[in-house]
Order: sequence, then C-alpha cells, then structure tokens
Amino acid sequence: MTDELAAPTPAEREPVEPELVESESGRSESGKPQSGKPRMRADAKRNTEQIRRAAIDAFRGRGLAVPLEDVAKAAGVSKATVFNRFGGRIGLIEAVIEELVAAELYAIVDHARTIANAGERIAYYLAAIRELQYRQPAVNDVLLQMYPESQQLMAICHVAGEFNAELIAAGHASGELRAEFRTDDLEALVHDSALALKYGTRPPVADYDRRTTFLLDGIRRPRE
Amino acid sequence: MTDELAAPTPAEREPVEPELVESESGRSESGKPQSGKPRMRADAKRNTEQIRRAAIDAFRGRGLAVPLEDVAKAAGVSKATVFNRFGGRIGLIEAVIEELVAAELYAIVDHARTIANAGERIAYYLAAIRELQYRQPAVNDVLLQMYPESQQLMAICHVAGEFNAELIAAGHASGELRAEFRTDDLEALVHDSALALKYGTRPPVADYDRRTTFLLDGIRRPRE
DNA sequence: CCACAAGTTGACCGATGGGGTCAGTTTATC
DNA sequence: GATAAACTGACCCCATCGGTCAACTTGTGG
Repeated sequence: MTDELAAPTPAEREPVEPELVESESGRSESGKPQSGKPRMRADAKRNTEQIRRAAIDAFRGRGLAVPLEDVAKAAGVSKATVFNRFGGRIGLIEAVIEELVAAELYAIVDHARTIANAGERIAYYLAAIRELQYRQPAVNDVLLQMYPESQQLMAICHVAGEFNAELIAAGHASGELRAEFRTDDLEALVHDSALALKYGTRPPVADYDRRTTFLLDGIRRPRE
Repeated sequence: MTDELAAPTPAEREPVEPELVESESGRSESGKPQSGKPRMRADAKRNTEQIRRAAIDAFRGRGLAVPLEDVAKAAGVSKATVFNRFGGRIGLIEAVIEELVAAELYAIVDHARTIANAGERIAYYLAAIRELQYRQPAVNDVLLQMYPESQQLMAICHVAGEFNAELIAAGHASGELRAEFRTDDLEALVHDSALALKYGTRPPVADYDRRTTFLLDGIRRPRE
C-alpha cells in the first residue's frame, strides 16, 4: 500500500491525479496480486518514507506552510527529491494529512458522537477541537482551507462542517444551546480561533483554556 | 500647525525625528511668531494635503498596509513625492492616525467613562470597539501594533490598554464581571477579533453583532 | 561485472509585491 | 530670468521560496 500512496515518479508526474485514482481503484479491487516486482528502487522507497516522516514532524510543529527546503533537509535529501517523489507541497500534504490531522480530528468527532447529552457533547467537542487547534498548527491550516487544491484536506473540512451542523441541531433539539446560536456561528468561532492562533501569539495554555470556558458559557441557553 | 506636521522636505529628511521634536518644542513655546514667510511652496503644500487625504481614504477602506503606490495615484502624484513629503509609510501614518483612528477610539473610551454602571460600561465598550473594528480596518492594524515604529500608533494602543484595565477593575468591583475574566482576557478578545477581521472574511454585520452578544454573555458573572 | 535506466542533486531561475532611490525635468518664487 | 524647490519615470533591491535541469550517482537485472 505504501508503494501506491507514494508520490509518482518523475516520469509519471504529469498525470498525478489519474495515477492516484488508478492506484486507488487497483487497491479497492480485491484480487490484485501484490507479489509483483517492486516498482520503486530501494533508495527511492527509503527516501520517500524519510521525506514523509520529516514532513509529518515539520508540519506538526509549524503547520503546513513549512518551507519544503526545511522538510528536505530534515529528511536528508535535496529539495528536488521532494518534488520528484511527491510533486510538491500538495502531494506531500496528501501523503501525510490522514496521519497528521484526520486521525485525531475524526477521533474527536467519533468520541463526541458517543456522548448522549447534547450540551455535554457540544462542550466536549468545542474544548477538544480548540485544544487540538492549540497544539497542532496543521489543524488550523486545514480548517482554514489554506490549500484547497488538496482533496484530502478539503474532505476533512467537509466532515468537520457536517459535524458542526449535527451538533447545533442536537443542541437546539435538547434546548441546551441558545436558540440564536447557529451552525455558522460555531464555524466562525472555530475559524476565528484558527486565525488567531495562526497569525497571532499563542497564549499560555491556562489562559487559552479559560477563554474556552467563556466561549462555552456564552453559547449556552440561559437558565430561567 | 499643518505645516509643522507635514513631512520634512528632502533636505531635512535625515534628521526626521529631531526636526519633528524641534517643531513640537517650537509650537509648545508661546510667543513664536507665525507671521514669517511660508516654508513650503504652494504646490508642495497642496500636494501634501492631497496625499494626506488620499491616505485617509485608502487606509479607511483597506487598512494601513495599502501600497503607497495606490495612495500616490489617488493623490495624483508620484510615489516618490509621498516619500519626499512624508518620508514613507510611517511618516504618512503619523500624519493621519489621529484623524483616522484616535478620534473615534478615544470618543468611545470617553463615552464609556460617562456610563455609571460598570456592567453597562463594559457592554457598551465591547460592542462599540468591535463595531469600530468591523468598520475600520485601520483600527485593527493599530490594535495589532502592525507598525510599532509609529509613535502615535503605539500611544493609541497604550491608551486603549489602560482603559481595558480600568474596565476590568470596575467590572470586578461591581461584581458584574465574572471573577476569572481578566484584563489580558479582554485584550485577547479584542486582539483575536482584529486578527479574524484582518486575515479572515468579514462576516455579514448581523452575524458579527450576534457574536458580540455571545461574547458578552460569556464574560458576565452568572446570576445565582 | 557491466549496461542502463532510475533516481538524486547543486546551482540556478523566476515570481512576488512593494519599499526606496536618483538623474533629469518641471515649477514656483523672488 | 535665475534658481532652488519640488516632482517624476524608470529602475533597483529585497527576501523568500517554489520550481527546474543538466550532470552525476546509484540500484538493479542480465
């Protein structure tokens, strides 16, 4: 599977999308023999994985806009090799975004869905998503759709967006969420956090968490 | 007075600060004759005012980062003339920031101070400052201290910062503000708004105002 | 071991957006 | 009319980073 997910070789670079689609189809169809000879040299395979790991580390600490030169250096290869193996930044993002962002984000969504009480579900989700945003700059790049050419990035946003709507509906149905607080308000709230973290100074964690509390209290339905 | 506040002429450009200081001192000391011959040609004087007005318009719609080329074009002069008359962006900001930002911001502060009830004062101030931020991109550049070399800009921030502390103290003394909400929380709140407006998409005004309400409700002391 | 294609790379190019400069020209003033 | 103030079109520079390519290196199969 790693072979198919690796960036196309230089010869295949132009039809990047068709190649990936083709690989996906091939993987989806059972019965395809995996015993064929490897399509990538050992050094290329090794480099690809090193670049992938270096990208995950770099993106994790500094977000998706890290200079590719830095990723290459951390992987011990030249920048041109990053282009050769992954086609560029988008290809690199596509290769790591599942492990880097989607896994954790979807885990939060999945866990939230197990919480029966709507008010608690919203409180859990908002706190968890904000904590993830605080800790993971790449998450903010995703939520802000900084690289819309990345299909996987956009798919993650789509999932998060749908869950926002789900949360709001449940909160209103249960009466625990103030009536005027809408899906786009929740989206703006998360989006503004992303912008503040991306372009501002990250505050001490205690301050940040305290402010999550204020936000939550501002969207609860007042008790009569 | 406009003459003294105009940018130095090319010959005086290097000692920009001393010249301004000197002009300030001269103005402060009474008795200096104002009947002397003008120190600027009529065209220079006219251009300086045109640039000033063009800058106010441009900064008002798009913030302090507007390309100087755009300001020059709107003023009907060359970019070099902007440099000649104002020394550059900082000089231009210094020439307009009082009228552009300080006047309105200080009016909000002054009016807030007339409100006796602390809770209402905070509500008024937060709504008014957020409304100003929404309407005036330049205000966000000021609050974000985008140009720290501008003394007047930094002075405005200082005033706003002191008023934040005043507000918080009054809110706590009256018991209408939740105890954990601190000065730096208020500053972060305003700051985050500035970042969201500067780097994000400006939402419809109704949505924005609604969100001001949520913020306010999140910082009020809960009623027992 | 050799041939050869895959794979890598150091050096370089180009884009971007706008700040800033200057020699030549124009204009206001005395 | 002389002259200094003022203006300007053309150009330079910057800093960063995405992207390319001819030359070189390396892995693989026969």
